[in-house]
Amino acid sequence: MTLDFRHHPAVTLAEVAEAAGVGESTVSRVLRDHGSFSNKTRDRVMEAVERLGYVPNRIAGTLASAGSRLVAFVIPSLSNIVFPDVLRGASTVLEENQHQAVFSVTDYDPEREEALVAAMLAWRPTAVMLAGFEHSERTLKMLRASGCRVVELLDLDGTALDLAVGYSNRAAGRASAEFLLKRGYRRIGYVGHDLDRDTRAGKRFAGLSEALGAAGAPLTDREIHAGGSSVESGRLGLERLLARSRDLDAVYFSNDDMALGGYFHCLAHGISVPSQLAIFGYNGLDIGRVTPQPLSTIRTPRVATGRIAAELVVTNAPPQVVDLGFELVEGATA
Amino acid sequence: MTLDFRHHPAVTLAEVAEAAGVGESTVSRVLRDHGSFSNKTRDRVMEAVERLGYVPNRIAGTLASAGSRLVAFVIPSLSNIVFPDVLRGASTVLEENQHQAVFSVTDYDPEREEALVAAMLAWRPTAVMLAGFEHSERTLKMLRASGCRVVELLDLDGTALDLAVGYSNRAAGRASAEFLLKRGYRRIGYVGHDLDRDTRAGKRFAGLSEALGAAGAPLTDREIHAGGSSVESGRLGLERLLARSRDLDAVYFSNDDMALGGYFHCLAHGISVPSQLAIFGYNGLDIGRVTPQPLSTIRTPRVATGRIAAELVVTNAPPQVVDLGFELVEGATA
DNA sequence: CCAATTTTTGGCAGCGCTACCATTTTTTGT
DNA sequence: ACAAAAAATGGTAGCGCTGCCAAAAATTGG
Repeated sequence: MTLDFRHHPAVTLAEVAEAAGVGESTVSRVLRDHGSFSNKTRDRVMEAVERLGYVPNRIAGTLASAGSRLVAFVIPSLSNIVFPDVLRGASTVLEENQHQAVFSVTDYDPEREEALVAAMLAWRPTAVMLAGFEHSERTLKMLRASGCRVVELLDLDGTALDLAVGYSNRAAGRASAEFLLKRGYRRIGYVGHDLDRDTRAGKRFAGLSEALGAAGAPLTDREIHAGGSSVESGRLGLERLLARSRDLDAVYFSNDDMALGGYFHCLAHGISVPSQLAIFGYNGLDIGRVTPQPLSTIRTPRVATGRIAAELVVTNAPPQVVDLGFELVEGATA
Repeated sequence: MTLDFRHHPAVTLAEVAEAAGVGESTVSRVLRDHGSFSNKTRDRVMEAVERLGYVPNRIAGTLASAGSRLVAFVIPSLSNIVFPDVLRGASTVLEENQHQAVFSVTDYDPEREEALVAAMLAWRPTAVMLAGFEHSERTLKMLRASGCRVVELLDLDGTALDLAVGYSNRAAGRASAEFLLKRGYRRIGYVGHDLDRDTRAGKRFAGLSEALGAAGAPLTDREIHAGGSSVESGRLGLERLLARSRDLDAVYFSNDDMALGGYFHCLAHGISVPSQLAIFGYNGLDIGRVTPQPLSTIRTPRVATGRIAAELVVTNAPPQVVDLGFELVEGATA
């Protein structure tokens, strides 16, 4: 019960050429506006294209020439707003430059990443965009052998294969620690999600712990939620953490979602923020600017990351690492 | 300054055949596990594949056979969480079935939609997924002529081209109105974003107004933000609305983002919810369950929409409309 | 007006693969 | 051991397009 019976096989360039009474290469030249042809010919061709409803077949076009103009994104998640933001930044640039975005989601699993990179490479993309620097040996080997551009996103703490665009998570962790210390907090806790899978969150945690340790105020306690990040696990995580360590004066969350959960817990339980407990997040989501007290956090250039990455790819820029930095937002919760 | 000098042109199937000492068709059969071949041959082929680092070229494969196994998403936005959610639901199913997702973003602009659909069709996708039923004449014509499956998502109020998966926005608007009326609210306001562009939000608004009108408690006032939806414009919108109409007892927001903004405005200004002002949203975001008072809203099956849509496509189901319904969440804000 | 350009045009190989068919090899049954 | 059936394998014609080259048509200059 397919619908195929409704349809003629798609119109081909040869049929357009026939209908317009010109050669195939002429049609091809007109459609790509490449090479020379008379106005009269162009009109005839365009008329036939219009009349037959011709849509060029890029599969064939790509095979015959070079460059698929496909950009593959292999991202860990779509729940974490970071990645839709990156896609958003990239997609504008890609569309302006007649590229298409293909994506798949690894769910933070390196094995899936490997399989998905292989599947993506089968499309001979112009570039593959990945999150971070941690990839399996085989993934790296495939990417190197593929000949397509590779962009590693959202991280700077590691060695880039080709292009990298992002900011240092480790430095962000340190900056957060220094801010909290400067404000006088000394008993600092951590509420986060799965650190091993989300290696960037892991690096922030490392930066935080390191800076706190160096200042003689090591992390007091931590509560780690096994799954992904969410507002709910932030709230729950804080509740559990406080049940164990009542005398914390600040909590660093693995990101703003988690931090908002923590903030809501405080609102609901009459814990005064920041006087009783300070809250600090990461990402600088818009929502954090509109909460009754603006969230103290680090704003990351997620959309810009996608945009710059796409720009480097479409301009075929030489290998380089672009540090987009981050901005500490003082907010009112810490 | 490209990197091309690093690379041999990619390994081809012919080279693998040569290296394994078998024919091309044999390699093809082994790799696709289709047709028959001896174990010895399979091992020889796989060894050569491994050794040469061969990655099949799907561009060529698709051209030679049929079915790109590409599914194109032409979505209005990535900022509105609805669409990442749909993509998330679909991508799991697609990956399990060896399909790839391609997407582009229209920014709610029908002309861009038209151009992007054309660009997508050039890849001869298995299916094109679109938001809603409102498309330009030319878009519809192209889709009909393309011969690929078309899935219209997240709406039910209109005529489907082929497949449709979603829920009735109009009914959701009505249900919200009925709930608010049942709770005794009579002076109801609306805060929303651009209704003309987001036609689904427009249909919810229509359903709401209609039901309120029918019950003899027509909408009291409304405040429309010209751009997209956001927490911030929700907050601002409510502030403006209240400045004009002080005696509202409930406000319906075009979605949960907007509603959260409104809720935060109330929290920040000591407006007691719901006794002084009730707040009602749409979408049923997770965050709304964790706010100090759970948000009253309508939970929509966004991820399921993506999942079901993908399932219909990979199983090549006959044309049909799937109503996934929605669920009214009473919450504590209305 | 004619030769020397320049512009416009068409033919066709080939991109890397799969589908189809023919052929060879192996297995089976008697 | 031999014919018949089954399994395994290879050759090759496209899929629809682009790139290259040669040919034809239009333009230019003296």
